[in-house]
Amino acid sequence: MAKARSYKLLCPIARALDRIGDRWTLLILRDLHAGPARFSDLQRGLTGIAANLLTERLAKLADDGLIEKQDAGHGTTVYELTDLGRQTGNVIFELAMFGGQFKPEVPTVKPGNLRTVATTLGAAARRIPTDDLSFRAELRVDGEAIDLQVENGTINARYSASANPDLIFTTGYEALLAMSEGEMEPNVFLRDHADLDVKTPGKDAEFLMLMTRVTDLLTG
Amino acid sequence: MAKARSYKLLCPIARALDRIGDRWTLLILRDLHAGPARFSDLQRGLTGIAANLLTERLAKLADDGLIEKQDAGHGTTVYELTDLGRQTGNVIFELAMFGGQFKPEVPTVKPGNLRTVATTLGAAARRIPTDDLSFRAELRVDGEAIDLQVENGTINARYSASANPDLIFTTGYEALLAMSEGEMEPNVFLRDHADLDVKTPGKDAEFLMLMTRVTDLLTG
DNA sequence: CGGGATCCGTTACGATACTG
DNA sequence: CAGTATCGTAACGGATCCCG
Repeated sequence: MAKARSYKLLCPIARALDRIGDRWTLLILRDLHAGPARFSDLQRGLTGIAANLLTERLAKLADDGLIEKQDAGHGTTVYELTDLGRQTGNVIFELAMFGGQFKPEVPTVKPGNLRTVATTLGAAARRIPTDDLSFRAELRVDGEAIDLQVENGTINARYSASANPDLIFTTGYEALLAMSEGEMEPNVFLRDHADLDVKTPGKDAEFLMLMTRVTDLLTG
Repeated sequence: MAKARSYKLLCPIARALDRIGDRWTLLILRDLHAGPARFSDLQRGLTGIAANLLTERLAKLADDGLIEKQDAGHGTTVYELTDLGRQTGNVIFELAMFGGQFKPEVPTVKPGNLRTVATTLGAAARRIPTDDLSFRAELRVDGEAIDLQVENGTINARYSASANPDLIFTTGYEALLAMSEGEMEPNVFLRDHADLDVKTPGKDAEFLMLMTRVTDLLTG
């Protein structure tokens, strides 16, 4: 472990940045909040991070106890958040809230996978009272699946297919982003850019209730 | 303006980090949340940032509309947050919450000024219902003054002396930090490391009420 | 193919010195 | 006080290679 650059300041903010302030680190955590991921999953989601940097960041995160390397069988290893690492969820959510108000710059590239959607959605939903909601939905965004479980006020949003979802919601990333950032009216989004396949009657109302509250939260 | 390194990712988190993710940038904002500051104020608070880096960061922050250069008269200029820049308060607060749980590393240096205290205190207090509180306090931490105004549920915490405070609370930074991070019991802190000079009878109860709630929030 | 390690040119950082 | 200018060093980014 190379001795990392550190602020060495007696201040909690500096101590946080010493752990998660390096370039790429928060984006790695962003993807890991969507569930365990392999090295190459992360590399794809981060579009262009150098392999040695990803190695280095993962080593430091593991050293600081924010993530753990797990043997996933079949000779593959995955990285996943520890309890400590999961506590970065609020920081990441506030970053998403802050960043959502800026227009994308001209030459922008879509992430190599949509783990970020699961992270942002999960973090936002956790800020909303959901005791009255209970469902399991599969979101399909540009063909990628996100498993959203809502039960007893707890939220689980992971980058994976759902087992027996109550409904399947299909949409596209750019439209979803535009809506969540206030650039597109929710009713336009739902009418022109989304499809809802209800498996358990009635659950669509609960799902739309949550999405409405999340949208209100994200767009202020 | 040198073209900055950017993630160029279509993701709100990446867009946020493109603006506030560079090294030192969040610490500069941290200090500015305590009120306008001169170049040398910032340089002192950041203990050892190179002058050219500070110049560069301030230029980028101004370019992105997070801060503004203001003429403060007497030939001095100050930097202060814009409305947009003030929206970084939640990010910084969550960083403080996350970082507060780690023990300081061995060779740690105290910041050159205690603007960070005003920022963290203000951000924490804003997360607490304070409609029932109304007072103005001057905190003196290691001889540096912080002006804390609480009124109608709004909080104003600035790095400056108070005009006509209802009370003056005197303490030391290390003890305050230890208490706010759960390392020292609040009653021990108040008995051995703090002094309360009440100017307006009764306001001390309101002040202690707020401090108790803030401490509960910070220590979980 | 997944999970890195190694090498190397480029960029950013950090310390010091200097200027209006 | 408020920055520039310079320069050695460390970090980053892209490519290539290695190993199971």
